[in-house]
Amino acid sequence: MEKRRRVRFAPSPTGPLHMGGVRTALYNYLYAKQAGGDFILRIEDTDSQRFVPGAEEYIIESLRWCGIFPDEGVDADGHVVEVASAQHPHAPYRQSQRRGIYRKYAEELIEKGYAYYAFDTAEELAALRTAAEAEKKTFTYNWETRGSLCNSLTLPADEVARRVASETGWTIRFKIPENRVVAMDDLIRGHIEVNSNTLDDKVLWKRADELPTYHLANIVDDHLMEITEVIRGEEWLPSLPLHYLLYEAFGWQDSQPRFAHLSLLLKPDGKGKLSKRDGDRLGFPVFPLRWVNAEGEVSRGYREDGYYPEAFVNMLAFLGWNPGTEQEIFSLEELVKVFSLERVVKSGARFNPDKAKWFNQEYLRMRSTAQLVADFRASEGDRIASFSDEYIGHVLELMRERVHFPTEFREATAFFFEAPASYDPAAVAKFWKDDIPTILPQVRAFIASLDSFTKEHVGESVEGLIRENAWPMGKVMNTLRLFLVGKSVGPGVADIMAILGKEEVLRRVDEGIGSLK
RNA sequence: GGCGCUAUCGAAUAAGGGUUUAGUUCGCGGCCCUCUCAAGGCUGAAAUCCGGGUUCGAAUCCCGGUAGCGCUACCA
Repeated sequence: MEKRRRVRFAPSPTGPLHMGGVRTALYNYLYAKQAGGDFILRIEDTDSQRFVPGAEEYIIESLRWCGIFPDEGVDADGHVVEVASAQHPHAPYRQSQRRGIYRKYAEELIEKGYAYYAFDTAEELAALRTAAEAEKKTFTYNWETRGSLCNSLTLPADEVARRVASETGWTIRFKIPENRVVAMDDLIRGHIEVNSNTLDDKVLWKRADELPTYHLANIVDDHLMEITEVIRGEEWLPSLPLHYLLYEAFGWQDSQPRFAHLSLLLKPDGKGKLSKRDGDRLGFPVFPLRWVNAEGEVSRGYREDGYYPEAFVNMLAFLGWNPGTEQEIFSLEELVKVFSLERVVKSGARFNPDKAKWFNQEYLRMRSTAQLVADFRASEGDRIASFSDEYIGHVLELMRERVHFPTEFREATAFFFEAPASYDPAAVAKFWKDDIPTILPQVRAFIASLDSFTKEHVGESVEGLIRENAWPMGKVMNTLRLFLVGKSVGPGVADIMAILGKEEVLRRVDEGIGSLK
């Protein structure tokens, strides 16, 4: 029987989750759901220095907003899982709560000769690096240098025992084998080979906070949690040989997960990866949700900017992947059906804010009128409470083609809920001249005489009147719009009049004529 | 500097040796519609990084160069 697929998204709570991180989570989720497998959320908080309060909650809330719910992990089934149970056999899913697990694995590696204790202080290593730099070289802790450094490979056994017993002042480093070609396979990039001599003896156990580094914790947890595919960002590709070597050292090659490294999200312009600064500079969010850091600095979020989560997810899915067909609009459920790692693009994807807006507009168009009305009522509250669903529905239907975000409705539809308090001076200057002041009262009287007030009837009648009298169509219509809306842009005059109703139209026209006289 | 990854219109991408006059979407330009703004319809400009090789034939395979990106921490 085919093994159950299990993937994980393993972010560090060092700040708000970047949209690139959401994409990684999404691809993991899509892969798992398509295979009928499990999507696990694990928190990699082994860096106590960089821990940011609230970041974990932010990650969870972001994924929930996107409709991505883990099967296992700190947020399984919509609630936080703290301890292991039959349903969550691998809990806890926060590495800081798993600290007791890792030490014995590090020691196992030492016993088998795959790792060693290193006693060099941070100052000593820093000095070595500066010295190497002076000679335009880079100091590397590796096969070449470890024999002349302060570690359990060079110190006598009793001295090593004494130092280790002190419980501090040592790290554990992986002993990279000499001159070995590490052959790896990546689901997206294919076969990769690296000579082990270019690798360095990475720290597996940190003295600083008595915790494993990413490399150790990651391999141990992926093994223990029976992860079958590791889908992560490209920044991890350089450490893939180390991870292969670690699986080998533990003797876990047979159950080793397959790897897929995703390319990075790039800036819309210029060079480099997408950062918070680009969003501030170019005016788009790089985070799913609004975030306020400890200094009170605010980062905008897709949610608060008016994006529908479905549109955000759809847009993200297409940044570095495509279905191979011309369909671009996919629900999360549809994405689950068609997603494939083989169609993930190898090169970096430049983020395009315009395309993101387009996706949102498409979802705005697909939304039912009833949903639009409900959303609008929820965001506007008392201001529009006295208007009927039918009225609001007509208003939103008329405006939905003119906006990209539901958040734009408030301003765009304001005149339907309140008569204009002033008129755009430029429009007044442009239209309120020549014969218009004498024509408008006649138009007003004609409107007052209409018995039916449907869009078609009002439109045809008023246009007919203007044509019969050979009045300037544009000027008369725009002046009417000016009185109705307050400015000379907006939907068709007939549409506006039909929704506003005869009484309100006459009131606004009278007000306009009166105030400009 | 070292190691690795990547390279098609402005952007996202399609084309998996011949079906290619390199397609689609966003954006940009024009025209139509029109009372303005949108929307819509039609339409235009716009790309295989460079150089070698393999082959009857290369965007596609190989090599080199270049460029971009990533990594090079007791960060993840």
